[in-house]
Parts: sequence; structure tokens; C-alpha cells
Amino acid sequence: MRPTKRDELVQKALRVFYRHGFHATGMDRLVAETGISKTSMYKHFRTKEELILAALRLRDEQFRNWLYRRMEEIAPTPRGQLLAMFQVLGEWFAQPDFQSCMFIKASGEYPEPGHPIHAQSAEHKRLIFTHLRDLARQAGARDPDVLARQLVLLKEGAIVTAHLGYADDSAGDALAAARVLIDSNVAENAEEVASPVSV
Amino acid sequence: MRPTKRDELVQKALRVFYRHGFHATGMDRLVAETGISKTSMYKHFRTKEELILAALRLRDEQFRNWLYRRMEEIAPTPRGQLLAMFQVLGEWFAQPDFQSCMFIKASGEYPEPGHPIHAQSAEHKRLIFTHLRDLARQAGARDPDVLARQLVLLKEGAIVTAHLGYADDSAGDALAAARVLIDSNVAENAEEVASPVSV
DNA sequence: TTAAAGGTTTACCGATCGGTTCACAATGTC
DNA sequence: GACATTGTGAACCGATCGGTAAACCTTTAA
Repeated sequence: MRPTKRDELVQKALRVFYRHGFHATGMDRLVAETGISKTSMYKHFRTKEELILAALRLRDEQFRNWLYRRMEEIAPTPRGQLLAMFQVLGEWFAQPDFQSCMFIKASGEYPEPGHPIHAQSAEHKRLIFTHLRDLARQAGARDPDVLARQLVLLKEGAIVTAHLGYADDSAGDALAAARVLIDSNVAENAEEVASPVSV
Repeated sequence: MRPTKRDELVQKALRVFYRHGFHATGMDRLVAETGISKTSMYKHFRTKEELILAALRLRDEQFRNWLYRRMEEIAPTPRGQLLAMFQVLGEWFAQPDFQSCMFIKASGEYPEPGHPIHAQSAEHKRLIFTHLRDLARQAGARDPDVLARQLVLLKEGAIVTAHLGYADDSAGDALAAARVLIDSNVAENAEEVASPVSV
């Protein structure tokens, strides 16, 4: 039972959903674009919603892995990684098929907080937030929670603005703002090497 | 020329589109929820897309008027108004029917930059940006363009984060960040009588 | 040899999609 | 009274929606 047609389906469905949206993408279109029969689809997923959730799960995994890895590649220190995030965002925005964030779009199409798709989108954002908070703590932030929330605002704002496309370097703008916010939250000499267990 | 059925239609369609999305809202549903006959709709608007564009036009007008007026009510000075924007956002987020920004959702459902709906959404954001840039200039910002772009990032990020709902005061977070960014961009003595906003 | 298991194709279902047609009723305004 | 404007209800269009049904093909493994 190695990675079969099921994973292939989810992978391809992910792209189509990202490009064209969820409601606008019919199952027939997925059949046409993936080459996988409708019968097979409905053997793996009982409803379209289940397929969407699987696609979002895969996207969350792929995106977070990519983001975190790139951040670590770019900078060794926690503070550097926080700043690196915006450089990575810039790389993302520059990709020709960039179309805003899949989870922002999903939460837009399924706006009720109780809806599974909305909830899963929120969870993705929450996971990134906690990662940033950990980095902020390691970077010696006075209030890691506040700093992480502020950086999240810049990140989400940069994504939306990049997609709306009336500013041409929203990642750069966010980076500049992030510098200011980090500096204002990190005590001068407390930077670097915050022991996991504080004194 | 008092409010005709046409305006009534656009007004009601606006609400339905905002709540349920664009693709997910069929014309039959609009007939049911607005009480206006399908025939009349298609006499005023030749396609669903034209109706959507009219609804977005109305939304842009209503929202910007409301935002700008509230900002002026809260604070007399340009700097105060910039900060007041985030207080106004907080009021917006607290409304029970808040469902993120209509234009972010629209650009998510119509992601191609050339699409009229996408373009009109971008224009709405651009208009707000220029307003903020004017205020930033009046507030004595060293680089009004940069400051306005940064504040826009906070604003869009706050909207998205408020809708995703894993942080409970994204407007407050944005306000705190905005203070830092404004202070770092406005020269010490160039500032004119800042009467800071409460909260 | 046999037989699931996983895949395919094709056709089909009722419902809804965006959009049209037609006959007709209420509303002025001259 | 005449006439256009603006609206109505209901039936209808072909296409597409999410989802099923039935028959067959192919691989894997007991």
C-alpha cells in the first residue's frame, strides 16, 4: 500500500482548488484535470468536503515544512529567523502561481467559525503563530506573545496585499516593519540564547 | 428619485453575498431572500457579475465613508486618526455579523488580477491606502508612503486574524504595533499636537 | 486458481446553476 | 384616457452541480 492514486488525487485537487476556488471547482472539473475517475474519488472521500479537508491538510503540512525549513536555512538565530520569514514570504509572492493564502481563501468561502474547513484553516494559522511565539521567546522578547501576534499581522497583511497587487514589495514593507517591532520588543542585551527553562 | 427597487436589490444582495460568498449565492437565492423578482434583477443587471460589481461599489462607498467619519470623530489630528483606524476596526470586528472584509473575500473567489471583480477590490484597498498616506504626510512622517504601507499591512492582517479567530484582540494588537511604527517614522518635533487616542 | 481490492468507463440521478421568455399588473405623467 | 415605465409570477432553457450505479479491467497474493 504505497502512496497510491489517493495521494495523487489530493495533490492535484489541491492545485485546482487553490487556483480556482472551492465552490467554483466542480467534481467534474477535478475528473478532467486529474485524470482520476469520479468513482475512485468517491471511494476515497465520501463527500467533496472531505476531499477539501484532505487537500488543506496536505497544504498545511507542505507549507509549514517549507516555511520553517527556509527560515532555518536563511538564518541561524531565532531573531534572524523571524526576520527571514518575510524574506521567505517574498520568495513565495514572486512565484508565478501565487494566489494569496489557501487558508485565507478557504475561510472566506466557508466563513462560519464552526465549519470544519474554517476551523482547519484557523488551526493552520494558530500553528504558525505558536512557532513564531517560540522563536520570539528564544530571541529574548519581552513579551513573546505580543510580538508573535504583531508579526502575524504583518504576515497576513503582506499576503493579502501582495495578492491585491497595488504595492509591489509588500514582503519588503513587512520586513522593515518587523525590524522595528522586534527591536522595540527585544531588550538590548537579552538577545540570543534564551535558555528553554528560564532562570 | 427616492431609493428605487434597484438600490434595494443591491443593498440586500450585498448582505447575502457578504454572508454566503459569491459563487455559493445563486440568483434564485437572491430572489428568495430579497423578494425581488428575477425578471427585475436581469432588467437592472445583465449578468450576475454586474450585480456583484454594483454591490461592491456600494460596499466601498459605505465602508470608506463610515471608516473615515469614525476616524475623524475619534481624533482631531492626523496622527490620532491613524491610530483611531485600529479602534474603528475593533468596533467592526465586534459586530455580530462580522465576516472578514468583503473585498478580501471577493479577491479570493476571483483571484485573476485582470478580473473586474478582483480589480475593483484592489481599487478599494488602494483608495484606503492613499487616504492613510495623506494622513501620514500630514502627521509629519519621514516617509509617508512607507508608513502608510506598513499600517495597511497591520489593517489587513488584523481583519484576517479577527476572522480566523484565534487571537481575541487583533485590533488591539495592531494598534500597539501601529504606535511603534508611527513613532519610528515620525520625527520627534515634526509632530503637531498629538492628542493620542484612548485605549 | 481464485478472488478480493482498487481502478476504470459510461451512464445516470434530482437539484441547482445563470439566464430567458411571456403575459400581465401597478404606477405615474402628460 | 393614453402610454410608457417599472414591476410581477411562473414556466422554461441547456449546463453544471454533488453524488450513484453497474459492469468491467488489472494487479496482488493466498
